[in-house]
Amino acid sequence: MLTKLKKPSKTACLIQECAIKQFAMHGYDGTIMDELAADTGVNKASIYYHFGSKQGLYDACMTHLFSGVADHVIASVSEDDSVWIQLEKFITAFSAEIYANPNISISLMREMAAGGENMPVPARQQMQRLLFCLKGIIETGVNNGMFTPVQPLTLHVMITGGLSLYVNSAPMRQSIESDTVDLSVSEMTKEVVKMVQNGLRVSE
Amino acid sequence: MLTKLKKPSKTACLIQECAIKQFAMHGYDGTIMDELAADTGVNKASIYYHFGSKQGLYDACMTHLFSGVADHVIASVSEDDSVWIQLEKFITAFSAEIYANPNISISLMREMAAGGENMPVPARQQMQRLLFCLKGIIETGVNNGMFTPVQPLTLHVMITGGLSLYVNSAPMRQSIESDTVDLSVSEMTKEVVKMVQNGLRVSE
Amino acid sequence: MLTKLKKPSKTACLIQECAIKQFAMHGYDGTIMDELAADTGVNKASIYYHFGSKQGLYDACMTHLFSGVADHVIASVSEDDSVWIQLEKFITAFSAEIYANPNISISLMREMAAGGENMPVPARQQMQRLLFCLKGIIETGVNNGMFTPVQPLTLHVMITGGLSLYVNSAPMRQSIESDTVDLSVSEMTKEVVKMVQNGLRVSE
Amino acid sequence: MLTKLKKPSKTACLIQECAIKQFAMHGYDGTIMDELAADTGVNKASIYYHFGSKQGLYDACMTHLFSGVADHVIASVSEDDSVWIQLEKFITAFSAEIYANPNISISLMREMAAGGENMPVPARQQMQRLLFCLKGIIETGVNNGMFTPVQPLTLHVMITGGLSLYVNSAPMRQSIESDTVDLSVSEMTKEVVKMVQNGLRVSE
DNA sequence: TATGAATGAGAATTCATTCAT
DNA sequence: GATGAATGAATTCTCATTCAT
Repeated sequence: MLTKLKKPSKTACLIQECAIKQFAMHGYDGTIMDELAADTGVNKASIYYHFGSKQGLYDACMTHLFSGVADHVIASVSEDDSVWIQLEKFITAFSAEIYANPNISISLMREMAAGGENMPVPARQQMQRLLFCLKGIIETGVNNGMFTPVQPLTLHVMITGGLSLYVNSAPMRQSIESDTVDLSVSEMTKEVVKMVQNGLRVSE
Repeated sequence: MLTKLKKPSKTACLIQECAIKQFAMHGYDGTIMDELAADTGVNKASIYYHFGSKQGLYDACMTHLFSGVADHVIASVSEDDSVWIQLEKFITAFSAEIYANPNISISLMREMAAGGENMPVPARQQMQRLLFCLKGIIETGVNNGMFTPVQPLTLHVMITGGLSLYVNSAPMRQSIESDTVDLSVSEMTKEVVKMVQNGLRVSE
Repeated sequence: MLTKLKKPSKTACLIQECAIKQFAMHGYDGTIMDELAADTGVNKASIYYHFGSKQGLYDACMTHLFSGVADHVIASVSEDDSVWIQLEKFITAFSAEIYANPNISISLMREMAAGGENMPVPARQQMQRLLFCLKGIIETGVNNGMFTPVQPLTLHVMITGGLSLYVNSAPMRQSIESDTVDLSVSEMTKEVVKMVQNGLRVSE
Repeated sequence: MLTKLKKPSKTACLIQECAIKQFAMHGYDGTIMDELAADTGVNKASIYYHFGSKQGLYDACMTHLFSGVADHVIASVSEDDSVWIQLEKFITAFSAEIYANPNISISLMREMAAGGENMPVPARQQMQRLLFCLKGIIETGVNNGMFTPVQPLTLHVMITGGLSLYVNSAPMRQSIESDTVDLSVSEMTKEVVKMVQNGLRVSE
């Protein structure tokens, strides 16, 4: 019944890997255990053996997904850097994460759209870690007089959501407007960095 | 079998209205026809009589939803205004739309997350209209030397997606951080307007 | 509720005509009132107005179909002819009927397969008229010493069923064995006549 | 999703057995999966687990049914016998099959009436085997100068269809004419054998 | 007569979950 | 740990029939 917290077996890893893709592709309701089993190449009952239930599997997937992002982004932000650099690194690291694994941004957006309907608490806590990191940067910058005061939440949503949107909307945009050349992710990231830094500049 | 294109009957309207809510709340897969029928107060077979299938109903809902937004936003942008004002009106009108009807932003984000998996072509075309409107504003501004050149798509995604995210993430944010006062939508809108205008300012 | 026995209106005729085809093509259970209405080009409720129910419509169709056959076959058999000729005319006339309107043989076979599950009494009576006609021929022939005694039923089933089978099985046979040239119906009829007459010959 | 081709499990056999009866009794459209499940005593979902769909189940049933007939009839025809005996054995064996299992003849007639609308290809191939067997007998007989040339198809349809008709039409005939004594199947078979042999006799 | 709009009672199919082996 | 075989509870969709106009 409970999600195992022990070192996950090879099979469990395989299942989780596939499940992450399926949940990103079809959402929680749209993901079908039979298809997942077939896709993974394991018996359906094995999934239940390892994860207890569909929700248990989803929890494990989301927590795994978001703890990875939080770990990497937070690790990339060094307190020795200036707040401007910290901000840039935060954005760049997050961007790199979702670019390397689009399942993250897709799942993030799904959960945001669903109001976190299926979001497990541990996964939510990982997002919170990210937010606190950004909050720290902002507060330091504001206290130093380098940033104009701004809601950390506003920025957080604009950065994580905005970049996620950009990555996810690529297929849709291409089907809407094929003549316009799309920005590369690194260009997009730079634009976001620039925009955020502009927004934080103290106007005098 | 075919979705009616005639003037929709009273019952059809009622069904569509409820369905828009349900689809926004639970997504395509999470919406249950029985519940929808019960919620609407009509017989389940009536839904099929009017819309043919679940997908047919979804198509009608999304098209209705997005054509409303496109109509209102485009109508609010007057060619007599300066490009700065046009931009502000575009953002404000879109913001007003999704604030008045959060189903729009939720559905928009769901579809963006799903890569348009269930998105019907006519609904997609409505989004295209919005994009073209913004594109026109940008191009005019750039040609006048008032805007720094920028990808219309970047802006479009940041505005529509960013605002949608902000509106939709409210419940999630509140569960993460209850001590921080949330921005009102009008404040958020102003911030977005400011940020976008800053981003478009010709530097030096 | 009751099948109208008055002169059928133009619409009623149109419906019946289409229904006969549909019932032959898909059987009673396989025929769908919506499709029939669409096929006929009338409103579904009209069918109910004219025929009361699906079963009522089926009854009307079958009775119409089989009374036509019985009328024509019986009319073609003249008491002035020899029993050999009467037999030939019986077979030829029946053959001509089902060749001109394959719906007859198809419906006949369906009902025989279904054990008359949906067969209305009036339609059954029409088949009885045919049987009595054949019975008369046989009895006369036997009494005259021209026919060897034989069960009328055996012959009846072999003639009506056999010819129906031949006509109906054409598409199936062609998909099984495309290289063999199929007999024309008139040839088939002649073979049946010959076979039946051989079978009735008094052996000495 | 795919019909299993492995050795069928006990449950699968049970389902198939019941389904064969139901399909014969009510036809494809008239057979209801709920009733079948109740009749078999298994869960409805089990039927789908084993056969994928109603059509899949039907395919399996028809193929099983007709391969049995073809096997037995073909096995009964020995090349050592004279063509007259071969012919008699063919007819007698087929007759014995459909007498022992009336579902065969009912299903055969239903499919002939429906023009093979639901008939799966493998089942059709079994009928083809029977036809080829008869064809071989005829050709040998004709080549030996013992049979008058005749279309194998004509005979095939008259024998299989004729006997099926006779067996199936019993209930109908009895309701039409209760006073006439019905032929026993063995008598009917003999009559058919005699008739066919008469028809094939070389007239000089 | 004719028709668009219902609707109740199904009927096919799906799916998360369990269980014996 | 792994798997084939269940199964109950949905869930989508269908269809004969009715009814107000």
